[in-house]
Amino acid sequence: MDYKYLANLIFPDAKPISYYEEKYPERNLKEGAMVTRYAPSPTGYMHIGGLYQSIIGRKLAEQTGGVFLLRIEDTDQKRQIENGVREIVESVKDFDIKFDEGMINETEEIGNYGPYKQSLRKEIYQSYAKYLIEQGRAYPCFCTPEELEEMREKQEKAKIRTGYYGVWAKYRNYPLDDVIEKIKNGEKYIIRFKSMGNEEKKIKHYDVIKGNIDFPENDQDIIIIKADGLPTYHFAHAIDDHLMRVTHVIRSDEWVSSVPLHIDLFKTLGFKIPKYAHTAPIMKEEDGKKRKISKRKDPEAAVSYYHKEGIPSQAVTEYLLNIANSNFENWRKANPDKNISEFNFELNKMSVSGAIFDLVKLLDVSKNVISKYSKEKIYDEVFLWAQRYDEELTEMLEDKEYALKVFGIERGGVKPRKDISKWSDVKNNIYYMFKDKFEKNEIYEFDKITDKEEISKILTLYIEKYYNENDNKQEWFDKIKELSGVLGYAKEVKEYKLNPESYKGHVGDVSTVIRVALTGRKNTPDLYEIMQVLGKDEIINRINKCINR
RNA sequence: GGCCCGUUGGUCAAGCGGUUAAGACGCAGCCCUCUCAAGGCUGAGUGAUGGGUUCGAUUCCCGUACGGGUCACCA
Repeated sequence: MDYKYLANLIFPDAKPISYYEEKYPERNLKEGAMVTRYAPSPTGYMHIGGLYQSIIGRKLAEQTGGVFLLRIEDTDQKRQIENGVREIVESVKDFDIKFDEGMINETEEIGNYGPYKQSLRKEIYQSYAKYLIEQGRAYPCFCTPEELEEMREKQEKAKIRTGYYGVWAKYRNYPLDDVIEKIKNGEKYIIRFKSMGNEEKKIKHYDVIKGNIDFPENDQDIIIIKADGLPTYHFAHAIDDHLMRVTHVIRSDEWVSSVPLHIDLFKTLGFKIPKYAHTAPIMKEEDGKKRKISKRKDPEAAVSYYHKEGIPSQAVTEYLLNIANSNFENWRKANPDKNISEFNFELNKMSVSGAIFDLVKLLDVSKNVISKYSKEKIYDEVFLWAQRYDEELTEMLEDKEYALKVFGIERGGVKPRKDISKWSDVKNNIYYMFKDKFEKNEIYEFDKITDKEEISKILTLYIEKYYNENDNKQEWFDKIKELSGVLGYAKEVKEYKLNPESYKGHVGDVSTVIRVALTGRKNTPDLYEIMQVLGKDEIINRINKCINR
């Protein structure tokens, strides 16, 4: 009776590992090419942290001529949700992130290093587990969860390190014959890794983001194959990232503390250790304290939140990129029209500690992103958004030709308007440009000039003597000045400021009256452009409505 | 509690032994031949703390405090 016998008893059908080593050869990529991956569990809707990871992984693979793959980590059967893979695939697609390999929907995949879904790789893990058993570096453990719990309590009471290691590892050196006997008797067991590490010794590790970290060596005999035959995260990570020939493991920094274990595993299996990059999580501030942004408490943790709000994916991506590499902001400023793909992302420029998610800043990024869009693009995006979230807005946009005119106000030139930061702002911004919506309006937000007679006088005179739909902007404005002068208002604001006593007000006050009459509001984009879009009939209509109100 | 990691303005942060300690968002003020969004200018607001090392420390070392992560047949 030897290890080989035991290995065969446990995994009689497992292929030798050489089969897999040959099946998944080293990738033939150019020097420096990075193979990265996004490896989520399909347990719910996509999290902003996942998006963050995928943006980074995608960028790095892209700029080095490498490969970015999507691997589904579904080894925990209990936590699965229905359509979990689809949720991930589609969320990521919304952000324009493409995978070179991996799952493309619930059941299909692309690439030669699959399967890319862990539950489908069961026999691969078992082959490697068998190999470790043969080598005497893994063994079955018959402890029940209750037994383990008891052990932990004992350790805690005695104030010693908890876990399954050294003398506490009950089945580590259990007589082989007895082990075989137990198995033959049908006793339940799991497979544990036999660590040769020494907790007293330190290992030096270099993390691409965190820098040098020293840890004690791993000496825990962790579970590698669970009772259901599937691997634990740690084991799957070692096998998959090796076989998929991943060069850079980019993952959230909650994993740093498992690095010694992972190194132990890689070394024992004879695998080359990948580079690790542990990213700081995105945080949220609450009661003056930082905490990780959470799916349960924070709506903005869900990627879908940004779609509902109508924040363009590009804006979210740029904001996240900015958290990841803060020099992105300067790059964007210097290269306003370049595609993100031209930005050179660097892992080692990432911050070591987590940044608080700043929605206000995101909105500012978004505002700038949107300001660069053409009116056609804005129309398309807003329409798409409205169809999903706002019925009234959808109706307003039905006359595309008119809507394009509205979106064209102060847009397309060198100094585009920056008043939209999310699509959900749009309706309110353009509401008064639509005849039937405006007509429902009863409120005029007059400012300095509020006297009804004075208002009527200004409007009447304007419409009768000064308004001409064929005027260009300069002529149009000169006439308002003239009108102001005639009625006792200063033609220039500066002049008014010098001698406020000599005037009733200034041009600004007069044009505000016209603005309010035409839009109901005292703050709007350029009045001249608005009037161009509204057209003569509607202008006269609205002015009369205001006079006769 | 053990083990790891971190701490520059309200937020994101640059610099990495000698700087008037960048920049962005936010905030306040002013300017810009109509308001607003912008844009321009100006301003307020910063290296947790105590010790070292050094001619000099935000930058290097140690302690303290505070914050974060992790200690599952979850990932």
